[in-house]
Amino acid sequence: MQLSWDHIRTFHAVASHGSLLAASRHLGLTQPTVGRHIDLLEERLGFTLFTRGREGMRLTDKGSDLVATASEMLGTAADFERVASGLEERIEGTIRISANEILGALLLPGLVADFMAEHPMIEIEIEVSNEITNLLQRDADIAVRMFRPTQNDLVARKIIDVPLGLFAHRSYLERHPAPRSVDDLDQHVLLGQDRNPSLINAYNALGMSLTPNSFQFRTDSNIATINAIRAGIGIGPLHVGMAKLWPDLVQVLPDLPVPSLELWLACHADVRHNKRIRLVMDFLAQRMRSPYESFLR
Amino acid sequence: MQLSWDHIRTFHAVASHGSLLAASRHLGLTQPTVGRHIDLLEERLGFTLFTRGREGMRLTDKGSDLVATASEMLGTAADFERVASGLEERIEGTIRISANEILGALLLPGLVADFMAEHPMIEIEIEVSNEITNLLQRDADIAVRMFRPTQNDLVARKIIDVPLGLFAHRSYLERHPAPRSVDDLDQHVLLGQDRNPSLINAYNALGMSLTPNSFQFRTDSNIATINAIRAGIGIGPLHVGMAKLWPDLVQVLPDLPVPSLELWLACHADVRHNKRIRLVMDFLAQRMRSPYESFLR
DNA sequence: CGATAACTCTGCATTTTTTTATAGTTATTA
DNA sequence: TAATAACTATAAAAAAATGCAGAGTTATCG
Repeated sequence: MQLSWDHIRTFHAVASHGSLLAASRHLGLTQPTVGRHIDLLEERLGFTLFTRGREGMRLTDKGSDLVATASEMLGTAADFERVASGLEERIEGTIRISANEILGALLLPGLVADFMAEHPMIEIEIEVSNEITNLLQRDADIAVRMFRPTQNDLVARKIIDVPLGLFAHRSYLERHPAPRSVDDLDQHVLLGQDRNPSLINAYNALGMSLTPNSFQFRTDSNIATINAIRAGIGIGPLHVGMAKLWPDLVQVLPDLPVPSLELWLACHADVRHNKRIRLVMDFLAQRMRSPYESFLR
Repeated sequence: MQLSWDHIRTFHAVASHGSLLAASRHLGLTQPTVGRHIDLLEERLGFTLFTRGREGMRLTDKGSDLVATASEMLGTAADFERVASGLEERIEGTIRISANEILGALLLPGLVADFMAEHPMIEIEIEVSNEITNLLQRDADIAVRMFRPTQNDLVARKIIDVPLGLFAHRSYLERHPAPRSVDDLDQHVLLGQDRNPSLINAYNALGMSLTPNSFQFRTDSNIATINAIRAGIGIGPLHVGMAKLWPDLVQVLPDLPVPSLELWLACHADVRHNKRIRLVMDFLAQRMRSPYESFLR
């Protein structure tokens, strides 16, 4: 009997997740099923793919030799699904949007609510992640990104520039006199990032020389940063438009030339003619030109 | 629910065979199963892949757009199976050999019989076909060919040169005096090919100018040609070694510089370390150095 | 040391898929 | 025009894959 292509998919999932359980969650199957797929595959291939350790499944040498081609197969399968999705014309169905924490958790729910009222047949999934999700692998249909997408085969539209500024809560500034120049900043409590170096790089580009230890409060969560600012912990970066939502926030050094972020929407070229995706993209593109407007109503 | 990769394989089979029934035979499934695979795939994709005509399944436009990527997937799946097969070390199992009509139908059965006596755990399949089978798609594990294999990724060994000559049955030559030079040949009944132009090209390279109509008896079957010679119909080409099997056959114009054929064995590079394949290749390589010896015992 | 968490494995009930068998359609051929 | 061949479609029986629930193992953490 031929070996099942679906078992190859399972093999790849187990190899890349490192355990039957993790793979099963990813595949939407149960762990025994995944285990049996591997058993069957091994039986048909005639050799062992994994050693069943207690800390999961470890690839054998022969297993490792197969991962590369399995992974290629994953790629061509994704191609197939994308092309198929591009040919689809149904209005009903699901669209999966990937966005970073701020946009995905704060902004998109409101926009999506309006969209769903207009188009009740379309279901929306939002994947909130600061990782760059892979449109090629169809982890999402549409990506909202704060930088120009560079992957090949992507169709990207720039929506607007999002101006950034440094903000602090009024109560913080009552305790600490507002800085008058960049040089004053090192007298202040700066809200910083934990692992992600992008903010430090941005500060340093303004003429400061910071290290992670320069920050008294560190988090990689953008939402935690926002709430830290609102709680009066210190000074941190914020979208200027978003800061208007909270009248108690005051922009610090408003003339500082902080670089803007670009707001981009992207989808894969193969799916750009899919009606649902088009509809959602157009809606988002229009509404995101004034991203925080809906909160002000 | 995700769509099944196996359904994509079925889709490809139906698209390339043109009917559920033909595809089912090729896949080793039944026709209702194949039909249901297509139904499910269409349902999940949300559009129609085939129009069910009475003369089979005709691809819709959207279906056609998917054939290319499905076919790519077939390719990567074949890669996977080949790599896996190359990692295999079992002695038991099946080996599939592709060969042309003469070698596959006349010569190989005898050789294979000897091999199987030595290695009872290995099963042998012989695919007799004058088409060039695709080792890349794993239609066969080993190919025996009469010309240098050129496909990429193939490992080929040249076994010997097989000298060719023109032969006729004694009874034919009693009725028609043997030709003394190439020029005499057009007075004779030549056994020719029907569609395949290679023989005509070879004759013309010797200085003759023939067209398909120059032959009174035409067939693309090599075995039919042999039997036509043995039946005394006329003059035709034959492996010199094979002609010795039938003492009533006489070589005509023995000094004619007929080009030799080369005898090659090939397998895919991925699979060259597979023990079974190695075993069979080595055996064939050794025994084919004197290809017709076994018939003379 | 005990509790917990993250695994894999096994047996059984259930669901899904496949096969078997049959009917029905259309084109071809004698 | 009847017989045949090559299809697809459908329904019930058989087989296979799946999920569920629980057992057993090992590492980690307080």
